[in-house]
Amino acid sequence: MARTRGHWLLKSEPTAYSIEDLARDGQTFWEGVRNHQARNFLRDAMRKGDLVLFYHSNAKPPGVAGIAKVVSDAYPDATQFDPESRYYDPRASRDQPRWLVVDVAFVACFKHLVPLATLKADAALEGMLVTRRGQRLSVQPVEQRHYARVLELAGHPG
DNA sequence: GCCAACGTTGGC
DNA sequence: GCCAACGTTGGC
Repeated sequence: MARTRGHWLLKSEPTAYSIEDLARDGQTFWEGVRNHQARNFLRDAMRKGDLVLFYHSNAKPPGVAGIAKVVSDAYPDATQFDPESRYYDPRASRDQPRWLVVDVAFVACFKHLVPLATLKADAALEGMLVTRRGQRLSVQPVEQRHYARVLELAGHPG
């Protein structure tokens, strides 16, 4: 049986990189993940073709801004080797990289952002990780039914 | 600006 | 291995 397409939520501060930036670029490296749990999701569970809710964190208001798609498997994050990068990790080496990226492509920008407050208030989204207090993980798995519901709330077709 | 919730670091 | 101190994330 073929693997079911996965669904994810990726957080980005829009002042650093927004859905509009992704729309302009078409595709980007999802660099700078420096949390082991998030890294393990990239490595072990994320697959080419998976769909992504693009979440604007530290925004006013925070919320889901659009949709992206995973277009590569995980591979070493080049910024870990670059002393000039804010993501530099002196413990990483080319032989033994510690951090990974995936390539992510633009799919759609919601007409209106779906605010976190709306997600929290929606009974159908109960249990969705991002609605949980203190949930800081920047790469989160999303249940298919939650993904579909967020698109519904965004008034986004199919 | 405040602070909860973690994750990391480093002394022991 | 324990744990206190510290730093970061990120909502409010």
